[in-house]
Amino acid sequence: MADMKATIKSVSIDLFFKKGYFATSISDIAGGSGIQKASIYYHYASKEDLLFHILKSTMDDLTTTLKQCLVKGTGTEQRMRAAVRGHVRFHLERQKENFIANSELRGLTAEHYRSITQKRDEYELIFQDLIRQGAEQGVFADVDVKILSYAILTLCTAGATWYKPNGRLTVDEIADIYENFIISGLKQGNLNFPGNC
Amino acid sequence: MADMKATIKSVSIDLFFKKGYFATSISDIAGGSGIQKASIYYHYASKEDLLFHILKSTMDDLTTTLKQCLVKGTGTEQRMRAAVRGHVRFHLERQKENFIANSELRGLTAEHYRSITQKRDEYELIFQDLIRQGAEQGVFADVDVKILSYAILTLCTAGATWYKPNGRLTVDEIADIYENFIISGLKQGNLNFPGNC
DNA sequence: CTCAGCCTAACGACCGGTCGGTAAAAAATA
DNA sequence: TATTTTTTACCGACCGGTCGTTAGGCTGAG
Repeated sequence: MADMKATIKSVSIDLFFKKGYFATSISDIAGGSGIQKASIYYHYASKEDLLFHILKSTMDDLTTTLKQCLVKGTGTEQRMRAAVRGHVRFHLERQKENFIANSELRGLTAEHYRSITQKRDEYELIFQDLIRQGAEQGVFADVDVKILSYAILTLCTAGATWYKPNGRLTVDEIADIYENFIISGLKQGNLNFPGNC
Repeated sequence: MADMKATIKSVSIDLFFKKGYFATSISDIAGGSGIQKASIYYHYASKEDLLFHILKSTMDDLTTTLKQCLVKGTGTEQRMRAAVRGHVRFHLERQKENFIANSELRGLTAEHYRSITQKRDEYELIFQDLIRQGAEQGVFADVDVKILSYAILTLCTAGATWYKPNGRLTVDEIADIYENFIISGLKQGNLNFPGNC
C-alpha cells in the first residue's frame, strides 16, 4: 500500500457502497485500511471531506467521459446513442462510486452539496440539449425535455443499483439494451425511416 | 392527534425522507410528535421496527394498487399501460414513503430485509410476466425481460426522487409521458399499427 | 536533525434503549 | 352505583456504548 490516501479512499468507497455513509464509521475505514482511526485525519480533514473527495472525482470523471463520447458521434441520434452508452458504461464500470454519488448526497455540508449538484445539473444540461436538438430536427418526438432527461439518466444510473459484475450480461450488452430502449422511447413511433409510409 | 401511533409513523416518514433513516434520531421523532422519546417505545419496539412498519405498509399498498389497476385493462398493451400508470401515480402521490422504501432497506434486520425484498420481487414478477406475454403476442419487441422490467420500474420509481407537488406538471401529465415513453421503448420500432407498411 | 506518517489515549456529544413511576381512563367487582 | 383493580399512554432520569475528532508522542527515512 504505497499511497495510503488512495487506499483510504478506495476502502471508503467499498464500505459506503456496502453499508452506507452514516452506517460506516471512521473505525471501519481505518480497520479496512490497516491503520488506526486517528491516522485517517492526517490524510483527510473529516469524514465529510472524504465523502466529498469521492463524489467530486466521480462527477468530474463522469463529465469528462461524456464529453469524450460526444466528440465522436455525428448527428444528433448518434451523439445521443454515444452519450447513453457512455453513461451506462461509466455507471456499471464504476458502480460503487456512482451508487454513492446518487444516494449519499445528504452526508455533505450545504456548500459541498451545492458544488456536487451543480456538477450534476451541468451534466444533465448536455442531455437536455441533445433531446431539444433532436426534437427540432424531427429525429425525436416532441417530448418534455426535462422529464425525459431525468428518465434517461435515472434509467442508466439505476444500473449501478442492481448490476453484478460477472453476471448474466456484459456491460456492452446492457448498454445495447438501454440504448435501443431509450432511442425508441425518444422517437415514440415518430420514425423517420427512409421509405417509411 | 388522536392516534399517536399513526402520528409517530407520519412524523418518521417526513424525517426519514428529509434526513435519512440513520441521520434521524429517536429524539427527533419524539420532538416532532410532541412526546418524550421513551414514549416512542410504548408504540414501537425499536427504531428498526418503526422503519419496517413503514416499508411493509407501503409495499403492501403498492401491490394492492397494481392488482386493482390490472383487472381493468383488456389486452397486454392496455394492461401494461395501466400498470405503468398505476406505478407512477402511487410513487408520486406517496412520494416520501416510496423514496424511503427505495433507499433505506439497509436499515432493516436481515429477516425484515428478506421480507421486504420478497414483496418487491413478487411485484416485479407481475411486470416481467406482462413483458413476456407482450413479446409472445408480438405486441412488444423481443427484449430482455429482466433488464427491461428493472428499467421500467426504476424509471417510474425515480419520479419519487425529483417530483415536487405543485410543480410544473400534474401527476397525470407525468404518468402520460412515462407511459408513452415506456410503451415506445417496449415496441422498439416493432410497430403493429393497422395498415403499417 | 527534521518531519512525514503513523501511533496511543482520551474527549465531549450523542446514540438507541431501559428503568421505575404516574395520572387518568377503563374494566371488574361488590 | 360505589369501589377497587387493571390498563393505557406517557414522563424524567439514566445507562452502556459508539461516534467523530483532537492532542500529543513515537519512529524511521532522508
